[in-house]
Amino acid sequence: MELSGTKRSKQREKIFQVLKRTTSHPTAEWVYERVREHIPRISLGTVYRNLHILKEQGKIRELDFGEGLRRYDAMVAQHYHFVCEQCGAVKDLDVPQQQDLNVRVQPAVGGHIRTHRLDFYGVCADCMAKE
Amino acid sequence: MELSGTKRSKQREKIFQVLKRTTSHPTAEWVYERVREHIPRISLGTVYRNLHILKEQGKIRELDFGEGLRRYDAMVAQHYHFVCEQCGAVKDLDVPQQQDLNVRVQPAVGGHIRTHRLDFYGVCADCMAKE
DNA sequence: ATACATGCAAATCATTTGCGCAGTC
DNA sequence: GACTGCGCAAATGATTTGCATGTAT
Repeated sequence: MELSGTKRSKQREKIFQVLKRTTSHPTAEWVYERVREHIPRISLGTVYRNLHILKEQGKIRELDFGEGLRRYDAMVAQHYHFVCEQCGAVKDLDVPQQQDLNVRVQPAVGGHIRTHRLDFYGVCADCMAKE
Repeated sequence: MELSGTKRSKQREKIFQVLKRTTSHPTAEWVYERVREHIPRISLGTVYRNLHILKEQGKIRELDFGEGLRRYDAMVAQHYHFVCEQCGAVKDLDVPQQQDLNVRVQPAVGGHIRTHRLDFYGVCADCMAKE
């Protein structure tokens, strides 16, 4: 099922496929390089355009860890992230959603809380092993 | 007490002062406009340079909510944020730190968790009232 | 006197966009 | 055929940087 006003294209499909097959939370540039192996004439602009469309369709998620660039994630289910401050790796956390946080914080906000975002920062196991 | 290798400048002091006197999590541009009222010839580059220095000194915090620009906050103590998805306002939350989260998530990471970041998204009280 | 900081302008970097042609429905 | 998507290149917007000069210590 496509959104009305949206046609399929092999570029968009490949981009989505690349994203689904990695757990590395890649940047647009990384996706571009990967897709280029299959569609050599694809442009970076097309990658950006399609990442935007896929996001609007709710098929992927856009992440921003304040590094000055965006990362993309085909894992759409709500989950938390761990960011290694040493190597920059981003890992999905298999930790249950703390929905009670929304409830607990509600009184301090006054408005309506729809969702929350929770990221952990530290040093990953690999980097700790290297020391 | 200044960091070694750092001299004082009225530009940096004013920038810090402006930041301390607001709770609006402003952008560099906003700080620039504000400081310009007192130091008309200051340049945006100087604002960026000093925001970076102040951040390094731990006197301010840099925030990124994925809007494609950065915000700054002179409130350095760890606290959570609420972002209104309607008007873009960012509010500090007076909610106790959930340090147990780090402990609870630790096993899922393997490495070391130093800190976490928790942002809530929804509609603020003001925007709800407007409807 | 010796750094460090500034203003200015040019450079950078990620991302977006206008355009004429191509692909999908 | 009408509309959406593409590749390309140019534009944008936030942030950074090189340089000659000014200022603090």
